[in-house]
Amino acid sequence: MFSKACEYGIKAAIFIAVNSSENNRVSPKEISEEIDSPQAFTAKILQALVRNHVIKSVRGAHGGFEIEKDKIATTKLAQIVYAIDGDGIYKGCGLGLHICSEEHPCPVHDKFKVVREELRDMLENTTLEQLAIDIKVGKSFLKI
Amino acid sequence: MFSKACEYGIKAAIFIAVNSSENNRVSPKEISEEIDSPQAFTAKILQALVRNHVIKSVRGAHGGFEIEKDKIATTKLAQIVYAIDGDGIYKGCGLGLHICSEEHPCPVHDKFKVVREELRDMLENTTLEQLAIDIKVGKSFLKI
DNA sequence: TATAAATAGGATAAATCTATCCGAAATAAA
DNA sequence: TTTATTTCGGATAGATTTATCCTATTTATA
Repeated sequence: MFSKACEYGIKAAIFIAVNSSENNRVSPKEISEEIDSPQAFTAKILQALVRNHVIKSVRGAHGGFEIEKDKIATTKLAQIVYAIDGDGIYKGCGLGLHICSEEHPCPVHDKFKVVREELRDMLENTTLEQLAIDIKVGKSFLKI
Repeated sequence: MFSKACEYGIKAAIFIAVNSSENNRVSPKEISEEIDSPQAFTAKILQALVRNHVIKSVRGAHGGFEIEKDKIATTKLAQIVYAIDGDGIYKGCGLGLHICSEEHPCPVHDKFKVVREELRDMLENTTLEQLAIDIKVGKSFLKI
């Protein structure tokens, strides 16, 4: 469904959110250990999230990654996915037609629409805060 | 969502179904022209569908690909997807955790479940026949 | 039986995604 | 101002997916 990069990006963002809510900056090393991902590759993905203003980076000694506290509650999963995988998961035809619309639908157009709306809804209505809270209280997990 | 191979496989199967319902065998060349896909690559995918008994091939002169008529109504989209992409689209964790269950859920486990169930339902309840009919009457399209 | 027409399948190439490495740039603190 | 720490970014390697090519095998029919 999502690319590996996107999976890492989502998990990293959640981990950063958990830590930022406790005023704690984290490094790519910590992140990749906690989410069980390759460090250098994860660092690239973090850079994409920084460029897209999902997270903030602080260079130099005592630097690291963080999310501004008030952003944790307003950042949607959709923004993370978009920053890494683009919007192909919503838009674009399920069977790869260049044009796929109500007037010129692919064979699964209507049936697919339902699934995609469901996915879009989910991504646009899930905040980092919700996900971070579950991690904090041990209700969900970032690895294994 | 689906791999390119799976997109081609689905469209090819629909095209074969349309033709088989009119007692017409088709070649990889015709197929790839009608669904706008690379011919040799499409041929490989057809072989996978043959191995998985989704379609039938007839070798030699006057050969080609076909689907037994009574199979058109009973073949589900799910069988095609499974033959090409496997079952990763249902099973497996949305964030790539090795273990992701009710007891040890990833952060999006519950939310993702809904989307995946919707997708699984769709694939398991959509038959080749339904899709082929829409193509026949010009209600949906296999290319552009 | 020879020939032409098809699918089957192996080898290989091209493109994309995943992953690693290393030096440059920035920053805090000694 | 120097040093240690840390992100940034380019180069490159490895793996997987997508795509092509060529030959073998099968089969109808002349």
